[in-house]
Amino acid sequence: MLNASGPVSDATRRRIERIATRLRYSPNSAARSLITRRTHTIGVLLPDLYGEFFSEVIRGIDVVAQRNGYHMLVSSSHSEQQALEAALGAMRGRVDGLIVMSPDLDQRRLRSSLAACSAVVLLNCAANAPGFDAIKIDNVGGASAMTRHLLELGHRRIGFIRGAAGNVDAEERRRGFRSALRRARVEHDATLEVPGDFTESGGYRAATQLLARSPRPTAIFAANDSMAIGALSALREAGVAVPAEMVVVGFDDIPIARYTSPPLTSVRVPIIELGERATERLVQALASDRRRKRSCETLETALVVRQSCGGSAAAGTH
Amino acid sequence: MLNASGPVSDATRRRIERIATRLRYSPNSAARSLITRRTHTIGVLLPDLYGEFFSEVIRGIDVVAQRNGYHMLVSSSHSEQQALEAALGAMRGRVDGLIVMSPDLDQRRLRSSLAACSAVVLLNCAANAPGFDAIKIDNVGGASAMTRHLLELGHRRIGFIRGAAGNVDAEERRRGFRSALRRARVEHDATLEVPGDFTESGGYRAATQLLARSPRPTAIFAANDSMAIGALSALREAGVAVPAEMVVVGFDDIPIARYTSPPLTSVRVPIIELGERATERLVQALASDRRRKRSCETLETALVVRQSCGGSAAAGTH
DNA sequence: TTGTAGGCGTTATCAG
DNA sequence: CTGATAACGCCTACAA
Repeated sequence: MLNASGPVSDATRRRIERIATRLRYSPNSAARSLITRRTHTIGVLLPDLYGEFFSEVIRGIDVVAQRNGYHMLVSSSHSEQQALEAALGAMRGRVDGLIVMSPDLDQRRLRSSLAACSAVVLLNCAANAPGFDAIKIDNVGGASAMTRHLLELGHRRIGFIRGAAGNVDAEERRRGFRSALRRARVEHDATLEVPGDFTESGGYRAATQLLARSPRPTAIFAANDSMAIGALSALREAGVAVPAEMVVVGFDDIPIARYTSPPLTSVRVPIIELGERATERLVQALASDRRRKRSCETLETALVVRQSCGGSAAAGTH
Repeated sequence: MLNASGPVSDATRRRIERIATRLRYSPNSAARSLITRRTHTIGVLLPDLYGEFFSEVIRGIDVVAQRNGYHMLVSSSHSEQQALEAALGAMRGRVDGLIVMSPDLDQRRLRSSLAACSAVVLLNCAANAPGFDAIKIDNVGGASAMTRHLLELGHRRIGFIRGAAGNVDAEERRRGFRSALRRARVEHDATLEVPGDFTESGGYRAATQLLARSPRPTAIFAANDSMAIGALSALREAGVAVPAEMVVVGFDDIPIARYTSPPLTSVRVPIIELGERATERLVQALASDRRRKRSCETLETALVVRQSCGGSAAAGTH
């Protein structure tokens, strides 16, 4: 009976509260959630936990969750459906709602896995269909803008390091890249597209492959910053000057991007905001017990021109 | 009655389980933990969530927790005692045990905050006193080894970028640095020690300060890799070649360290193992209901020589 | 304003 | 081995 309800005299309340703190009393959350059917906990399901991207997302979630009195139950390594469903099952009953980031699952699998869940916010997922709240980032727009920037700088042979196979973000970024080339009527050399996996080592390997092409590309566009950093490292070892001899750009604008040598031109993604918005939406959904209509929100991306692309060409504003 | 206890015929069990999954039945964890007094959840309290270091720690915890059937309740931003206690209170009853990383609190505060908690594993904390299980890393040894390496490469004017004020790791690393200088009978110029905060921007600012010194230091030792990366960036902007004109080294050996330009010489800290060991210890403590004796474990560090220090001098093995 | 009964979903215990 | 029942700690509601 330590909630604010019930008309209690101010003095008694104060007295009770004092005694409570003295006795180190705190209500048993299990008993409480047994009857209220609320755990005040948000489940966070991530495909992975490696790299600055995910930690920034978590940071965003943590801030808003704490502000709203929610706890954060985190679980990762769910790029496969089986793992996701296992985690989903394990969280059932322990959380009031879920934030699911599962860019590796296709829409059908995702929907079947999430069928039983009530309050869910999808982060960068394939299932943008109605029925789920979702937040995504404008991958296509960002990748197009970056590609246009490279084209305006005069590059025609652009190497592209793809993201993980089957990953939605990877797919959309590639689409943005290709569509910008097409629209500029630049012939697309398919051999300049090499596979990657969103890690530094993957970017390193991919860049090494691109260096072996003849003629070499004059620019490398990596589908995320981690791979761009790996690519920078490969070029450095190969003695290829950036941006003088070859240009390198990335995607995400993770915090270290501005500290690489040279500082990395990238597509800014509001990573923290991604986590924050997802949490706000979820908390809001949890507060209004009526079924609201679900919607998909897309966060804008923006070109961030630094030195690794060689030119700060006014192009950025186009 | 869906636990393994009680002798039930194999066939019936199978039948029940089939029906259970068909009905999407899953036991209510709140009710269960109300009676068993177990939540199967581990609380993780971190001072912050920024940077690769913490995300790697979480990754280690997540892996072992999942393997042992535990969930992970994460909460960050607890560098101050008040915040820590608030989080501690909020987690009471929701977790079976805690992993607390609180390098910014002194031993007294920490002990008073944690007095009520039963199962706790301390990570890089000041309280190495008996009464708590603890895991730390050999900061002093690592910083000494790095300093000796620089000395053997001939450096006498070594700039040191300190970690956050009041932080245990920061303090120990500085101690290792100083003791190595002292033992080598190298006069320590106190003005070459500049404050930092473990962030890239802090390292950038600190390096800028060091560049203004006259005569300049010939080497910069940053108390962590993030600051070393910031320093590399500052030197690059100032047109100072690394390692030719000035040497830069860090501490932690975070994953990107090998991908900086030039690759960063650092002190390898088994970050993931830190999280893993902490979780193993906690799970073990939770399993044995008897009070075992608490102990403090120290993980070894190792010098990792890359190009940012100029020489791979056999010194590394001393 | 204060006190008391009932029930949340599970496990544990104890007769049958 | 099976089946009924108490108990976990809290909240809600209703009675005093």
